[in-house]
Amino acid sequence: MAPPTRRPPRTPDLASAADPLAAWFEGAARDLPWRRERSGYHALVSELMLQQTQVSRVLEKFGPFVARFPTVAALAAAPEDEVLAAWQGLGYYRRARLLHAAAKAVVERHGGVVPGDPEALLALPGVGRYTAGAIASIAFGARAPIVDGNVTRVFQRLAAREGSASDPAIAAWAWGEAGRFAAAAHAPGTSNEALMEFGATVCTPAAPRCHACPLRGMCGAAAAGKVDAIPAPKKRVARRELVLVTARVVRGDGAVLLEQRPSGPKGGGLWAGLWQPPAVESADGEAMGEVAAAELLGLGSGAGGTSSTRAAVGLTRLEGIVPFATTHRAVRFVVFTAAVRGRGDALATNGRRWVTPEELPGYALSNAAKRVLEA
DNA sequence: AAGTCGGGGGA
DNA sequence: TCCCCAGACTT
Repeated sequence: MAPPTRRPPRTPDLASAADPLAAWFEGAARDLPWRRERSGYHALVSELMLQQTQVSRVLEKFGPFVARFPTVAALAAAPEDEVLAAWQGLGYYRRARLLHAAAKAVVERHGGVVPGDPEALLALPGVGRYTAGAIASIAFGARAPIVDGNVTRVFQRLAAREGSASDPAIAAWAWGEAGRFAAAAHAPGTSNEALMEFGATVCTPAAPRCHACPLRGMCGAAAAGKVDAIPAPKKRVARRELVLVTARVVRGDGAVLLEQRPSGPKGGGLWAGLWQPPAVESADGEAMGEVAAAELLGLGSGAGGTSSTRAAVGLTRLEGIVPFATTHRAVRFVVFTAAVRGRGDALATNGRRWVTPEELPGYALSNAAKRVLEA
């Protein structure tokens, strides 16, 4: 029998890309703030910020954050409010609490020095398998594997392995490959970082720059013409709708009334612990009149209000609808406004506070709440 | 294993 | 409009 004219596709040796990628990285690395000082602390902060967050978004937040909290000890000693305020706009605010808790743990367990081994790092709040490997390898040169969205995508394409990146079998395979990749690297930290940089700037999710790819010769997806089909898109979940009746209550001196969203011990829900104009969830907020809205919000201009609040709050009127989308939510803020004469002390109850424009930067507001205030 | 948690940029 | 992003944690 004649031998097959064509052998079955063989998985390329992904580990062989470790040193070429590191060499490519030397000339292609972006100048990022957290690459200037390779300390464990800077690695910890940047990696927490970069979880599910693009570099461009972290770029403007990292510098001010480490300037405000220059050391692990400074961060650990800071009030949580200030940490949240410094995290403002980054999203996934639980990470800010976890980073704060991690700093405290580093002070308690490690004398304020971020540990360099993956085991100790993994024990820190907010530090999972990826982040532990990233800090250990990039900041300390440890031979630890990492797998993030970039790594999975690059590996899948090089190996022409179809499927979704969220498939547990794909993830397990990627971790195995990442282990061999780190084991083969001359400088594991550099190769790991190069691998992510490569995924972020060349082997991008959409419209990858295959023409400029240093690994094109070993790419199975390119050979098979399947670059655009690998990895398979993640199945999407429907966004739940949320209607928040909101009141922008402004005092004569420009102060606005704010309240703090609840934050449970396990992180809480949407925008947990952040401040916002008084808001209440409602199924039919858009159809709601001024009186009903004020009553629902406890602003008391309706028949249910106390005499003191009735006197304090002026006429409330519907300002408009502010839409806001997150990954899992489609939020519509139904915004009412009210001008308040006098000090409005009667409204500053139940945790609500008057916040002047000068004080506002010290309060952590979601970008959604900011948008409502500016509407 | 699935759900939750922000927000914006790019196709 | 839909997709993704230097994921971790809870149930």
